[in-house]
Amino acid sequence: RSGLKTPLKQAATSHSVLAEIQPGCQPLTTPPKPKETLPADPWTPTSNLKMLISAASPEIRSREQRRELSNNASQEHLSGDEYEKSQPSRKEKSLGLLCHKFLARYPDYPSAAENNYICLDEVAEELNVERRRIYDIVNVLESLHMVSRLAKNRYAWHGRHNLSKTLQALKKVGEENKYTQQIQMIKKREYEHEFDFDGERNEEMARSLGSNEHSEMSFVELPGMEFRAASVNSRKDKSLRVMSQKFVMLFLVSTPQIVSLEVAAKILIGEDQLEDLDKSKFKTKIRRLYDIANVLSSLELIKKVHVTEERGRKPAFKWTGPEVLPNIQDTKLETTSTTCPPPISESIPSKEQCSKNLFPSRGKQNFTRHPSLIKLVKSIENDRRKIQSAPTSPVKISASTDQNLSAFPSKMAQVPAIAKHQVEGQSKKAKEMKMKMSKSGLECNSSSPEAVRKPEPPGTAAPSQQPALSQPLGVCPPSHSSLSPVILPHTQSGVSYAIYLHPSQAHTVTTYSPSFMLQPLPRANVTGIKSINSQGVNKITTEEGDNQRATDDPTKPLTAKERPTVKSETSSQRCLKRSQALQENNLIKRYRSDEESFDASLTFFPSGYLIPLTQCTHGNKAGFSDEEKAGMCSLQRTTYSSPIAGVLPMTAPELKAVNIPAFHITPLNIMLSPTSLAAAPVLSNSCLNSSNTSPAPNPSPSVLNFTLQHVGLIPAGVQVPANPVLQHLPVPSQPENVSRSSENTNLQEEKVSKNVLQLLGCGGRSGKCSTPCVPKEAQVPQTVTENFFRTPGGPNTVPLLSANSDGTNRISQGTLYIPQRKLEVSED
DNA sequence: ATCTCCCGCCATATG
DNA sequence: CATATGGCGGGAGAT
Repeated sequence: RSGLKTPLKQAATSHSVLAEIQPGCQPLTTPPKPKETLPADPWTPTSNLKMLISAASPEIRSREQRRELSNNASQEHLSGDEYEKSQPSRKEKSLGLLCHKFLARYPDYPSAAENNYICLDEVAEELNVERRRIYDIVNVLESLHMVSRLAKNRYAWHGRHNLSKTLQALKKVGEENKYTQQIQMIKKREYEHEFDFDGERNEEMARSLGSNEHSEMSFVELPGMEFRAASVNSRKDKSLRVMSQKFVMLFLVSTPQIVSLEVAAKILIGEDQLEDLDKSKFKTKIRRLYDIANVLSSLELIKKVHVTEERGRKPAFKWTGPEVLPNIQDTKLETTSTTCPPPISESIPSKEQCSKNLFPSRGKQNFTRHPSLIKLVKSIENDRRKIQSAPTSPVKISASTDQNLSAFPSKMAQVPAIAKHQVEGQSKKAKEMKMKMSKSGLECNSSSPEAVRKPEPPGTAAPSQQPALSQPLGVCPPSHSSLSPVILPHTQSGVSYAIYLHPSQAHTVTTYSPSFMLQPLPRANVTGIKSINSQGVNKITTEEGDNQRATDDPTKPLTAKERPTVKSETSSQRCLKRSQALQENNLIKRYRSDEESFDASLTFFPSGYLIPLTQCTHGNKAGFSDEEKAGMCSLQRTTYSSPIAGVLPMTAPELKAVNIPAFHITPLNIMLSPTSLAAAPVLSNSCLNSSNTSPAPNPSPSVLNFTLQHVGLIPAGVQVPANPVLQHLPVPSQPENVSRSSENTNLQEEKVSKNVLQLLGCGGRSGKCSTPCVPKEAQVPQTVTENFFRTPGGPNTVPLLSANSDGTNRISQGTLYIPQRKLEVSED
């Protein structure tokens, strides 16, 4: 871009702004249209409320407005005004405000009858803004299916009728894309940087980012509203729209539904092109996110908050929209129908759907596509485009589609056909297989994250059958899936794994790691994994850092670093017992995907020993059932402790009961010592395959694997054999509270902090687990705990198992740490 | 200085 | 070809 811009602008509209809120929205234009029509209320009480609310948060705004008004008045008096042309301060021109005005024109729930058409020209004129701005708003609304384009300058207003479905769909897709894990990874990465051990972390980062395999999905459509005008379709997926959807997904899959811009930007960037951490790109992404956030804020779906971490305070947004239901129906639907959409879920236009279905390509069931392919394609496209010339226009493929498991058809439009096909094919196959298998019984797969998930009965044929889990990636061969008979929700699962670090390194590590992540370590020495609880945020008593020793939990103070060697074993051991079952589980999987090409992924996965941590979450708040706890290990803290983890072998019903809402894995670092390799128990390749022949005596392993895989800790294909040796200890972590938030009424600040645990020691101790996740609605505080395991045998060290890219496995010993971190969320 | 994010150039898509 | 869309990033207002 050469500098072309001319700074002209200026006064122009001068005051229009005034109109703003109160005056009703559309003062200016002559032909006032009756638009608002009935239900709507341009200025009805509702709208006022909206305004108020919105205004409230940004008090500033309102204040300013007032000021403005007065100013204006004065201005007028003054008559001159040239002074300030710019009365309308920048704020008044904000997209958020504009969006409010826009929204005020239409009813939230328009009746079918009405003609809710939107004419961009008119709107722009009435609101007195450039068209460009209207596009910004409309594009976001489109992403939520609140409007749909009819034709050239025309859009249809749907209001919030489709909102819940859309959110469900988005949540699902988000889960499929493992956004939760991606978030964790990013956070972890950040964390690492902080104290990082020297080096070249950048590269690593880049890699890791890039490696996300997840693909990127294109615009998510709802069944009913696919495309209206032929013309409309074409540009369907482009960034703002898609970005908006992804952004929303992040909220929907995050446990504390708070997403920082930084994280969001990284994820969104990462998806597209690998790396390119480019700063400018990042900045641009942030800009766009602000635009989107402003619109979403106007819709009252999110609100701005700040998260304070060690590093400082960062802008973030908190979801304030409706809680998205897991939607059972959906799940069912998925498995079942392919043809026409089930009557149920769709309230909307079935007709269209059907029609669509008519030519269901059948193909992709989900959005799965091979991520790598997609990425490649995209990046290529981008490059091309950027470079100059001809933009290739991607072909869109029509087909596909629909049949997705999920009720809504999604299509990936942009990907070049070829890629798409390939992808589809791959994924499809895989999926089909899975599906078939899964059909038998698991419904668990999809979405329902929270309480709902059901595991498969372990005993059953499970092994192979995994439902298509969320893993959308075509990549994973079914086989791997088989591993986990149990279904884990990727989304929030709470299992934790621990990784041990080598003592030496431990120091460094202390701090906290946000959710789990893997570090790709260049060096192999130690390994550590840690898991933390799912919620992203926890509050911890401890303080930051590094020194904390006792900080941890009340229950058990661990000194972490310091004493790696010892530690209370007792408890741990107990745990072990229970955990024994678990032990079996550890598996590592190797990634096998087609994609090997992506080493990155490989690189990612560091090898490590994985230990399942406990996790338990209770549906209800923090509390776990005592019973469980009791049963498990008695840890000190009752509350959090129930380590189910070891216990994983729960049956489906149990799971449900338990609620494993959140699983998080937080691996810390893993380092392996080469030497250790020998010792390692080996994983045989055989494992890779559907290793679990056994019916899953213990689900736990499978669960573990599954989880790990999903999380990305381990490559698919690799399993971790249960190691008898291992023990894990539940360590209690501190509970934290999450916000319970009341949203509207008062703002509260929520703080969350995480604590870190440090563990070392040998004997087994383990952590605890915990975190119940609570649905927002519940408003219960949540607690999180962290766990870690130790091996019994060695004093500080634990054997690690790792799979390397080469496929070798190694084991090393190390100690585990759990860092703590603290987070606060404050509202403005 | 940093956080927000408006503005509008200009590449693209659509008709 | 004229427009309609909308990516993008400079740079300025708000803090």
